[in-house]
Amino acid sequence: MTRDTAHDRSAVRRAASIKDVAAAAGVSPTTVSHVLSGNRPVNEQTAARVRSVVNRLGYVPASLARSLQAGATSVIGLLIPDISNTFFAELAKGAEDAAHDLGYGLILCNTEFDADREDRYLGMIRSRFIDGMVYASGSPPSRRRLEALMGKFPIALADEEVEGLSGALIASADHEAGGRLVGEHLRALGHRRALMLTGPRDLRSGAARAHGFRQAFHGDVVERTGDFKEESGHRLVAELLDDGGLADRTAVFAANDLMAFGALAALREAGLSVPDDVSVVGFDDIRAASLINPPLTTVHQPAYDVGRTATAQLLQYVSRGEVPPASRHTLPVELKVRGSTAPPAAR
Amino acid sequence: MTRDTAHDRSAVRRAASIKDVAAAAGVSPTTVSHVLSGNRPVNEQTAARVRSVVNRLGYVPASLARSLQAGATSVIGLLIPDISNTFFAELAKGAEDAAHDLGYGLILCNTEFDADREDRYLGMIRSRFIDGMVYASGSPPSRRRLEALMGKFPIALADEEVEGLSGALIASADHEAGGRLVGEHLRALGHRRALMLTGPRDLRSGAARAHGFRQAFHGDVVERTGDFKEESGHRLVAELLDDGGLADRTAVFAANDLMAFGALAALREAGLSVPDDVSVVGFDDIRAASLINPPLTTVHQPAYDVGRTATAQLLQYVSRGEVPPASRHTLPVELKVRGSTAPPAAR
DNA sequence: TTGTATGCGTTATCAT
DNA sequence: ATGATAACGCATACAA
Repeated sequence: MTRDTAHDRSAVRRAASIKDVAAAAGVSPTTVSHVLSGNRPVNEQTAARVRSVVNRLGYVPASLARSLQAGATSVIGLLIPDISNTFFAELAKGAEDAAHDLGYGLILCNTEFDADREDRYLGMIRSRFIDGMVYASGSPPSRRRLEALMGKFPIALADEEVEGLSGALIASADHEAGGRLVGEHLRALGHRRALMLTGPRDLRSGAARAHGFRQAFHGDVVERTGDFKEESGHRLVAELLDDGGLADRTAVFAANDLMAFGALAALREAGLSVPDDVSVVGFDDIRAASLINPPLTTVHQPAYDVGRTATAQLLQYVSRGEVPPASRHTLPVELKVRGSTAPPAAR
Repeated sequence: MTRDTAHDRSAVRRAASIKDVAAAAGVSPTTVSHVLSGNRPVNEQTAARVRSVVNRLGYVPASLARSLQAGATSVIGLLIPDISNTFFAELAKGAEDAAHDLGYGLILCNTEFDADREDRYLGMIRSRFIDGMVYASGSPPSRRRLEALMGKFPIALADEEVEGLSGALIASADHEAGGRLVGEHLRALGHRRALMLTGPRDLRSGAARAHGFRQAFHGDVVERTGDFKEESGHRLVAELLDDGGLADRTAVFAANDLMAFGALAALREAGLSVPDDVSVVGFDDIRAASLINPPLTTVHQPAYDVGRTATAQLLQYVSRGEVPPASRHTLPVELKVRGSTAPPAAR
C-alpha cells in the first residue's frame, strides 16, 4: 500500500476558491467575479489572464455561496406519493422539464403517503433550501401544515386540490369533464346500472369525477370507496361479487386505472368476461392501460402537462421572488375508447 | 386595490435569522445555535427563553448557510435518461429511499439522453451544490466528462458500467446471468436459431447480456443493434421480416422490454403469432411486461435494489467526506417465464 | 455557562 | 478599469 493509495481514499482536497484564483492571477476577487459574470467590463488582457488561471486551477464557483448571497437556491421540490406510479412519473417528467428550462433543479420528494416523510420534505421549504414546492397529492394528515405554509411560501398544487385549501396556484386535469365523458360513453352504449369505485373521500378530484359521471350517466349508480391501489379495486369487486351486489350491474367505472386493473382481475377470477358480461372503464390512461388484455377504455389525463404547467406557473413567480397568486389551470382530458367497453349483454 | 393586496403579492418579508432570535432573547447567536444543536450545555432557563422566542418568530435555521459552513449540502443527484420509463422510476424510488434514510435530498436529473442537459447536471457536482451523484445510463457523448469527474468527486454507477470507466463504485444487476437464463430457456424449449436485438454497442450491460445468451444458447444467433426504444425494436424486426432475414429464426431476444414490445408489434402486423410462430423474450420486467398480450417472458431486473444499493453505498462514503473506492455490487436477476415463449413450431 | 471573533465563498456597494 | 469592504446566515475556536 503506497502513500498514494491512502491519499486517494481520504477526503478530497479543498477546491479552489475565488481567492485562490485572484491571488494566482494577481487581481482582486472582485475582478475574477466580474470576468466570470460579465457584470462589468474588464480589461481584455486581465480577463484573459484570469481565465487561464481559472482553467489551470479548474475553478468552479461554489453555487452554495452564490445562493446564500442571492437569497435563492434555484432549486424547487416536487412532492408526490409514488414515483413508480407512471402517472406521477409522467408528472415528474413534466415538472423536471419545466424546471430545467428555467435553470432550476428539482428535488424529488417521494412520500409513500407517509406524513412524517412529507413533513421532512416540507421542512426544506421552511429552511429555505428550496425556493418553492410543487405539491401533488400528499397525505391527508399533512393538510394543516401545508395550509400553514401556503401563504408564506411559494407552493403550487398539481393534479389535486386539497379539500379546504383555496387561494392556491392549481394546475389539474378536468376531472369533472372526464367523469362526464365516461358517463356519456356508457350511457350511449346502453348501460343503465353501474358500479363506481371512487378514491379516498377527501380528494376533490375524485368527487369531481364522480359528480361528472353521475350527471352524464343519469342512471343507477352504486358507489364504493377505494384507495387508488390495484388491490383495493380487486377487493371491492370481489366483495360485491360475493354478496351478489354486482349481479344487476353491467358496468364498472374505477376512479383510476390501477383500481380498474384490480377490478378486471377480480372479474376474470369470477369467470366473467370483459366486456361481454361487464364493461370496465378506468381513469388516468397509464401506459399499461393500452397494453393490458382487453385494452382498457379510460380517460387520458395529461399528467406531463399537469406537472409542467404547475411548475412553470410556480417558477414564473418564484423567479421574481414572489408568492404566486391564487389561480386555476384546468387541462383538457380525453376519453380513450378501447376494448374493455361494449353494449351490455341482452338479458 | 388596497395596500394589503399589493403587499401580499410582493416579495416575502425577510425570514428571521439567528441574530433576530438572539436579540429578542437577550443572548448571543452562539447560545441560540447551541440551544438548537445541543452541541454544548445551556442553562435550562436560558434555553427555555430561547426556544420560546424561536417559536414566536417561527425561526428555522437557513440550511444554505449551514451547508456553506459545513462544506456539504446533504443533497445528491440521480442522473437517469427517462423517469417515465418504469425501470428508472423503480430505480429512482430505491435511490430516494436510501437517500431519505440517511437524511439526504435527491435531485432528479432527467436527461432524455441529451448530452448538454447531462453536462449541466454534472456541473452541479463541480459547483459542489450536490455532495455526490448516482449515475445511471447517461448519454455516451458525456463519457469524457464523467471520466474526468470520477476521480475527484463521489460518483456511483447504477445499473450500467460505462465502457472504459473502471475504478468506480458500481451497483448493477447480473446482466450476464440474465442473458444466460434466457439462452438456457430458449435452448431447453428446442430453439436453435435466434435473433438478438442488442442495445447501443458501447454499453457493457448489453454486451454482458449478449455474451451470457450466446454462451448458454449455443445456437445460431443473428445480432442487430437497437437503441432500447420501442420504435427501434419494431423497425429492426420489420426490416428483417421484409428481407426474409427472419424466415429461419424461431426466437427473438430483445435486450430490453421496450424493444421486445416493438418486436411484438412488428410480428403481429406481419400476421405472425407469438409464441406459436416466434417466441419473444425481453429484459427488465417493467410493469407492462406482465400485462401485455401475450404476457412477456423476460428477465426481472431488481431496479429498486440497484438504485437503493448504489445510493446507499455512495452515501456511506459521502457522509464521511470521502471519495468511494472502486467496488462492485452485483444483484441477482430472475427469469420470468410467461406466455411469449413456447417450443418452436414443427416445420 | 456564555460571549467574541472568525471563516465558509460569493456578490454588491462604494471608492478610487 | 479595478479594488477594498461589507453582507448573506450560520457554526465553531477561542476567551472569559
